[in-house]
Amino acid sequence: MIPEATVARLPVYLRALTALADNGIRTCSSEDLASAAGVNSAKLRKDLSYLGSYGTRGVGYDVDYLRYQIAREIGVTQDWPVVIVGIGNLGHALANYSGFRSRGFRVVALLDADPALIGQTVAGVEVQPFDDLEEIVRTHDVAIGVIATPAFAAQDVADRMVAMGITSILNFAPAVLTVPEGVDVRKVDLSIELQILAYHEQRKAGGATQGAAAAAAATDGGAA
Amino acid sequence: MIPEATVARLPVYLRALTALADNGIRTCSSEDLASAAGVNSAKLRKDLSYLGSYGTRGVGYDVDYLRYQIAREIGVTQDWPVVIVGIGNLGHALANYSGFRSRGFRVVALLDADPALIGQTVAGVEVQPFDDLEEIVRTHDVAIGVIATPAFAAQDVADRMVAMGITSILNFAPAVLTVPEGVDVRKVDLSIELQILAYHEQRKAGGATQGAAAAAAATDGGAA
DNA sequence: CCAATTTTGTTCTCACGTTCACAAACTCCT
DNA sequence: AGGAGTTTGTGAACGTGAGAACAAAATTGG
Repeated sequence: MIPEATVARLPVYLRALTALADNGIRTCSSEDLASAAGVNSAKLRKDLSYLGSYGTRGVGYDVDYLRYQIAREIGVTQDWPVVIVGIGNLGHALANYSGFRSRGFRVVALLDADPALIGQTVAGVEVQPFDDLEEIVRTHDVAIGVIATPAFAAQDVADRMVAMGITSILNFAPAVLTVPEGVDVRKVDLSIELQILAYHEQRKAGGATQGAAAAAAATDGGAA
Repeated sequence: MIPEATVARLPVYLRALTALADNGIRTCSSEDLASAAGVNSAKLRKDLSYLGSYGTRGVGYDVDYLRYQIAREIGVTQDWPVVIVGIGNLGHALANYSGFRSRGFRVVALLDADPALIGQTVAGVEVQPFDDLEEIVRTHDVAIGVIATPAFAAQDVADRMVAMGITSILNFAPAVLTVPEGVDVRKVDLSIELQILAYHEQRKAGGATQGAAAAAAATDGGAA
């Protein structure tokens, strides 16, 4: 119903509205909110129009009211239990990330296959063996899983998650996951993001085949 | 020239080709590569066609040759020096991430504003004060900066980076950055990704307003 | 050497997303 | 009360991206 591109922006609007509310602002125009969210106002208004008519013409939007409506639409008015698998450097960082809890997500378990990690406490949660996944998913009715393992383990973890009933996966491992129909996967890939930047950087730097290093090397003349 | 959507997929193809090469495969069809990369073959062929005609009809693609061509197009045949600012949990994880170095990115400096962190060694690199940014950017000719600070510091860091000549920024802070024309920013936002999953999860769970928690609460009847 | 087969590269069509532009609706001031 | 000024919500135009379908070019077997 709501276009995917719009869904991806709603959390941005939500965050911008929270920032406005923290500054004591109670009403804002689409122009205000758009600039806080880093989009143009036409797109913002169109996005919001998919949710309903929550603004007032000639006035703007009530910050708290709109914030609640977006939160409800996204589904972050309730708490979502989340399991993190793979407690390496990244898993540690994710477990400690305060942005999860403050936005309706509760880390109910940290799992790892490495026996050396089991029993350690990270961000106030004890690391459990991966085999506890089934019990945890059943007990807490977990629908969302986070994969922060090395690439070689990611597909196995995903398969087990799906078998246990998890239907949404956030994947940080640099691997392509195959999952059945009905399971959503979102991928966050750090090195891919850098590579995209590198591509544009290379084009800025001078067109041909030169990166920063090559550009420096080019100063010693063309004919070697 | 090359569509943005295609640019975003080239690193995926590159990784899939590397995986094929590691398995000793020297030639592959568009079908093979597409399934390894998780896209359909028509899209893959169209993407590759923007780079040139590097395949052979009736045969397929030479894995090593295509890999080199994509790497050259992206610009990862050379090393890109990278600065990471903000050495908290996430900064630690990024500094230790092996996927950077193996893909043409070299972390030349770790910076933080917290005096308590200065001098510590993370992933073999000493943490330096943020004020060293200018010298580092000049010395190493850094074009790409990574921001892993808290949200409130992100815009300041970005401004300083831009002033020092950095033209590509990868931002992990949950904040909207404003930068001048000509500077590229890519955003990675963990909680937004989860919120997008939550939206779809909510729709799967039963349509109306119920998340996992609400679904459980709903069992105690509608009229309170 | 020629026909059959395979697989790429490309064209065409359709769907999606973005932006512009404007009518509808509300407030404020006289 | 009524007009001037704001600001939303939306219809229409435009641009980009995805997918199907097919022609061109290579290999293979006789």
